[in-house]
Amino acid sequence: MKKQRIDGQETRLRLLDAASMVFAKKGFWETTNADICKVAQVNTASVNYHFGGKEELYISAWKYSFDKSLEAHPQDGGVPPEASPKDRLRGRILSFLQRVADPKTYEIEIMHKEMACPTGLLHKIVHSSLKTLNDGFKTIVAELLGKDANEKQILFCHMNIVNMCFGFVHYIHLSRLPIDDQNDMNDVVEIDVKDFADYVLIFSMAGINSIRKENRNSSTLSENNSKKKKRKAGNK
Amino acid sequence: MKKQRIDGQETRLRLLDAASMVFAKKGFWETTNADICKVAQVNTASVNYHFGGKEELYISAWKYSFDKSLEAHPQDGGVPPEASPKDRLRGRILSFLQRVADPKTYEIEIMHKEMACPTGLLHKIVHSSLKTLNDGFKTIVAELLGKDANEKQILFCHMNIVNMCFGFVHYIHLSRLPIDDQNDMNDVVEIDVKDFADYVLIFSMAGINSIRKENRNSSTLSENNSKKKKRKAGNK
Amino acid sequence: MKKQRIDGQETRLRLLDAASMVFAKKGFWETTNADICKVAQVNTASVNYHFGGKEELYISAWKYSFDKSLEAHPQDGGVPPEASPKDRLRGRILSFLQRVADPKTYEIEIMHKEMACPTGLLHKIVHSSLKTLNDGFKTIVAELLGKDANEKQILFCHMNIVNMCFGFVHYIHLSRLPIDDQNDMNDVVEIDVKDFADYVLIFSMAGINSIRKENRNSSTLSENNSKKKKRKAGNK
Amino acid sequence: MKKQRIDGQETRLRLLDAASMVFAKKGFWETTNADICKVAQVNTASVNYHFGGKEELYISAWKYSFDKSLEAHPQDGGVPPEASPKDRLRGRILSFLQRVADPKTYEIEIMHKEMACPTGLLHKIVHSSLKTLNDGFKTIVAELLGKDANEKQILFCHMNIVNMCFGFVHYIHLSRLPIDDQNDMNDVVEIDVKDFADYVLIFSMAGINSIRKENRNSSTLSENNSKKKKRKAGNK
DNA sequence: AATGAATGAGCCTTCATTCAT
DNA sequence: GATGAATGAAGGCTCATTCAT
Repeated sequence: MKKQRIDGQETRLRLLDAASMVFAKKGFWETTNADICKVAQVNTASVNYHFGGKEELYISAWKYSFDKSLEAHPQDGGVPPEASPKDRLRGRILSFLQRVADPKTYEIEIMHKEMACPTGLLHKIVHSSLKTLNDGFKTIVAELLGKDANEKQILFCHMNIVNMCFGFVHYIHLSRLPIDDQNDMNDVVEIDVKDFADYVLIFSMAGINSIRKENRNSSTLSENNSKKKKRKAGNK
Repeated sequence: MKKQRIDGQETRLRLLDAASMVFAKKGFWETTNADICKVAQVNTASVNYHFGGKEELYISAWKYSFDKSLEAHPQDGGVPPEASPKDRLRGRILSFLQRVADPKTYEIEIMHKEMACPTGLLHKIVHSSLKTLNDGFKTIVAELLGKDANEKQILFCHMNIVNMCFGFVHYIHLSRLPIDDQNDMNDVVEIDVKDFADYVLIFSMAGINSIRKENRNSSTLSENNSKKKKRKAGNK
Repeated sequence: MKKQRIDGQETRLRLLDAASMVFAKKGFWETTNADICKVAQVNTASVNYHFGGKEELYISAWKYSFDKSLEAHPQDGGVPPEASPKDRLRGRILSFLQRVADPKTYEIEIMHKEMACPTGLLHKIVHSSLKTLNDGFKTIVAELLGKDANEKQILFCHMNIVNMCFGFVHYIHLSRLPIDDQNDMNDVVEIDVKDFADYVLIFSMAGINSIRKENRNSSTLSENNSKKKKRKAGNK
Repeated sequence: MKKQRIDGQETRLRLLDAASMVFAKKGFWETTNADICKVAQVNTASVNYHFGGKEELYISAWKYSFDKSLEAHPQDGGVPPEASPKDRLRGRILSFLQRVADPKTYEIEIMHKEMACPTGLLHKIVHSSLKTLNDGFKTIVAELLGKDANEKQILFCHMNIVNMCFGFVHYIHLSRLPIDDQNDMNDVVEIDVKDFADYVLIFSMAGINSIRKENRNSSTLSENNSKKKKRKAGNK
């Protein structure tokens, strides 16, 4: 019962688990195959045997982590499409933060490192993943901003939201570091995911509403302007 | 001919310039001394001659970039301390984004990579730099939130603001990449710093105000509650 | 074809053999890993793979040579402890010289170089090895000198003996050099180990006896002196 | 008065002094030009400027030390050629040991290192120096051994003497080492040159006499044998 | 399928030497 | 005459990869 995959997938899976963890912790460049194989308790040659090389393992590890992550945390946070935009936004924010905080998935952490220090190997894959993420937010944001919103507003709004979420990665990363490396970091505060999500949501809604209101005013204004113009015209 | 051996700082500076650029573009691990020296058009051994090693060059390059950056973009954005909190916040946000966007300084980009893929070499230095940054925002945020705000609120608010700013690094990084690497990234939008700063400011102020209002309500509520209690007590 | 990857000790042994020879011939500093690996007909990286580095290989090679040497030439020269001191001395001298002359062990030659140009890597190991050597001689020398001998006499006597032996190393070294280097050394005489040992023994015994006789005389003298003094005292 | 050689020989001499010391302490290979120039407090380029390279400096430093040494300690120890062989032997032994012990000359120490770890640079020079040394001893030894001695006896006798002397180098070297390196060497005994010389002389004379006596006996014996034979023959 | 042994490319670094002043 | 700056050659080491079992 314990050993489910004696069929030669055992090693492969051990490698994927180890790789995603180590890559997430150290990044592609500082990680050596030996590091991974030590954790996976397999032979160094296994990397090449099963994946063909370090680069391929890296890609596979990310995909593996990505699938695992999506399975555990659906992007919409379990909120149905017919729910209110605000609820759906909350769902997505929470989902993202939970993916980051889940100590068993490394998708976001790897992606974050990849964005900062690109290897080029995950460019396409990360790009499409980010696009999915962004589009999810974009739709909701557009809905919340209303029909008066222009492209730039939608872009900046969802960027802000996504960026607030991404910042969370650093904290998680720090809090996961071995204690030795935190010497001078004793002010690392333990942050609760839901608390953080609340604040991101507040900022998001407040920001969006602020822009929406502004849009309304200026559009009303322009309507008024039109009326005035019309009157003026009529007065002629 | 080439200008060589003039005052011994020529090469040193060329190395610092090249190093900060290459380190910012590739990160510490993917960068080789040869890469830097090629850009600086100096001999590989120069790194050791002038700095003692790759690691020391890395540290020096960051400091160099940091100094250059601060000189060009004061952290308060040139806004005097007696200005309104909102103006000071705008100043800081703009200052930070400009430091990121300035194609001649690499301070933030290196720091960002260092946070994502730590070498351990800049831990202390980056930590203190981040602390300065955070404290600057924190003070203003606390002021804006008013005296009813608790620590958690201040923390999350300034985190959100800083995170919104940091997200900008990715966009700058992408837009600076050589064209070859942007193959599939044709949807990278050219972003104007001031525009982006406006939106970060709107979100920040809206979020802060939202929390502030909530605080006020709940405190009024509790006052009312006290009054009611007193009445009840009086009715006894 | 070549026998490779049989049991993983093949390469290791080839390295040890080559290393002890080359180190003995050139010393630590002039020897490069490439030199050794060329002789051993293995890849340069093998040094690090099997030993972790040049220094460790150096240490291992000495130990290897030391063990081999002791196995072939027991320090007491096969002379039993109950034999006469002179025979035991002869045994030790011969054993040492044979260890030096044996073209298959490099223990002494490496040690000699290490004493002249210390790397610091063999300090402890050589020191203890020398101590064993010295102590072996010391005991016999003390026995031969008799109970009247003082510490200084024992020290200098066994130093002289050891030094006479060590001088043999140079001759062996010269005679082992490639012919090219011996251009002007055509007067290097082929020396027979046993002949040399005989002379060292003669000098050793003669020197020791000379000192012993002196000791006896002076002690007799002092006895006489005491007697004379007593007489003088009695005459008072 | 202080600066006697302001004429561009100042630096040259400083280099020679520093070089002979450092080369004696570390040997050719572990010594870097920088080491020497640091001690000499001159620029690194000076080595090449004044001597043309490290190797030439090495040779010059040895010659410099050699001359200085001979000047201070004449090889015959100041004993006139008409003195008794034993006195002349004592003179030579003492002279050699004093050359070794003199903290201002490095001739022997460099030569000793060169013999152990040859660079090839001093081969000729050292060889002729050794030959002079050996020949000096050889003549005296031959005289002491008497006319019955054969070549082999002379060779081994003077080798033994020279070897006893050379062993002294190690002790001097150890006692000159910085204290840090002597951690486990606390049993390094301070040795008095004259004491040591005495013992070398005792061993030398005793050994030589022992051989001489043996020669005499065997020659007498052969004479007797002849006589006996003659008698026997006469008795017939 | 999996592994221990072995390899080669490439990197950082050292150091003697050269260059321009 | 002397020096600080700069260089190129070479060494030790790391590490992804390959080989033979």
